[in-house]
Amino acid sequence: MIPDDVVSPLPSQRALGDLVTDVLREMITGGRFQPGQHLKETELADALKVSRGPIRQALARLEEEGHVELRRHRGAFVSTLTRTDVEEVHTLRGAIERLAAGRACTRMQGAGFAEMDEVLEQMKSVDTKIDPEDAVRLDLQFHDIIYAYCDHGRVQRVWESIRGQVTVFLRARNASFPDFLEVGYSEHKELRDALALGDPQAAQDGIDKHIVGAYERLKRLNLPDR
Amino acid sequence: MIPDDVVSPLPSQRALGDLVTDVLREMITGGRFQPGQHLKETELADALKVSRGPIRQALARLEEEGHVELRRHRGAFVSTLTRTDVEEVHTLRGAIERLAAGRACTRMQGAGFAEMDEVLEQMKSVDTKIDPEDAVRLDLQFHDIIYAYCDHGRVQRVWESIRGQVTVFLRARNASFPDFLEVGYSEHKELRDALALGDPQAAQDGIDKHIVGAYERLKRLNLPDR
DNA sequence: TCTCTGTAGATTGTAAACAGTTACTCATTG
DNA sequence: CAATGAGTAACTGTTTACAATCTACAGAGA
Repeated sequence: MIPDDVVSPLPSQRALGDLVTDVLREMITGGRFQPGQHLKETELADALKVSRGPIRQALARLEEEGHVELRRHRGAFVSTLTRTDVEEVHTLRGAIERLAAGRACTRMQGAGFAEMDEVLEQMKSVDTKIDPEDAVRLDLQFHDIIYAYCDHGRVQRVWESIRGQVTVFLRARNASFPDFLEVGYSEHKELRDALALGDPQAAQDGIDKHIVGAYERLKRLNLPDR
Repeated sequence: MIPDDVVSPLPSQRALGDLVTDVLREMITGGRFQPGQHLKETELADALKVSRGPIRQALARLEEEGHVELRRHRGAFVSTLTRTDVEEVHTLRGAIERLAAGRACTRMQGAGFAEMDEVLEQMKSVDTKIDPEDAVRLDLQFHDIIYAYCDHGRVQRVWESIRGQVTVFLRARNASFPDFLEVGYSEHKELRDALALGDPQAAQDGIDKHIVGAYERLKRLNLPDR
């Protein structure tokens, strides 16, 4: 048996459509495309040097994630961020993360909390020297741990389907309200301590409080209604 | 301006892939395929008289709904129903239906409750002359109303993604425990009354109770662990 | 018995072509 | 001047065919 450490991890061999999905998602969430922009299959295929097949697969998935809108015989249009989207994403996230936390708090054991503490440690340092992109990354990383340990494939998938939009929201928030960086650490530390009680009810209450707080800040963003 | 009531609703022109998705889902949930059966793209394409394109689109969607498992370079296999699936579907359903009910109870107004009462009336009659398939249909119809009135596109989509599996579970339950038919009406009536209070908290409690009850019955099914 | 190798079968990815639709332009009509 | 309608261009939806890649299985060899 050859240990995992020495095998070449290169031939990842994911489906081409999955790679295209990731690339396009990053381009959209990273602001490389304008909201409302018309993405044409042939253009994308030419640009990414693949055929239309994987492109269509990627666009279908991005539509499920809410990043593009697919209009029949018209093509894909980059979604515009609305107040309704923020509300939907956050209420849905609250619902599933509540479930995830209730399960995770009894499954994380030592390993999970160690991972969390590592992230928290980095958050503390971000609080001093501010890099918005790092803050977004750490925030997501913290919550990824909860979903990873909740041991629930379907919840994990729902999270993955809204994770990209959550990223967009966090970035937008950082751009408008840089003051949040100061509360990043303390709020997550509080949530971690709630989880550490190992009581599902306490974990769920912790999530409710955490998500509501995040939503309240986001609501102050100036967004179109729909 | 012509009112919506008189325009012909026909030319909807759904994409072929969507139609194929519905056909295959019905064939799987209806038991036309054996669990674990290998579904080959070319066979399906020949059988349904369409090309592989729409077939692939459909299989990708059915995988998200948990009806088939896609193994790279191996193809699609009909999912086997496990105890884990039952647990995941029901806990996820509980989480999102809780949210849906909290929103729906203040939005259903008269129209929504009228729809519910119509379904409840039919449930009452089913309780006397028993037809399992009708019971499944009415049960889903009742909950569809909650999701329709919660006015939340993303929750609606998550529901649609597990609705098929819930259907499978309900059918399996009916086959094993025909006695449930007696509680169908009363449990849903109770839930309806909780929603009618117009208080989100009461609605959520009603859902918790309802889903837990449904799950407890399902757990008695004899299923493989994974 | 175990390992290796080869082959057949299946899927994935690519490419090209056609059909169907949509939106747009612009002349025509009232 | 607004509304209508034909005509057109562009794009997507679908089909077909082919090349590349991978998996599983069976059989040869140690």
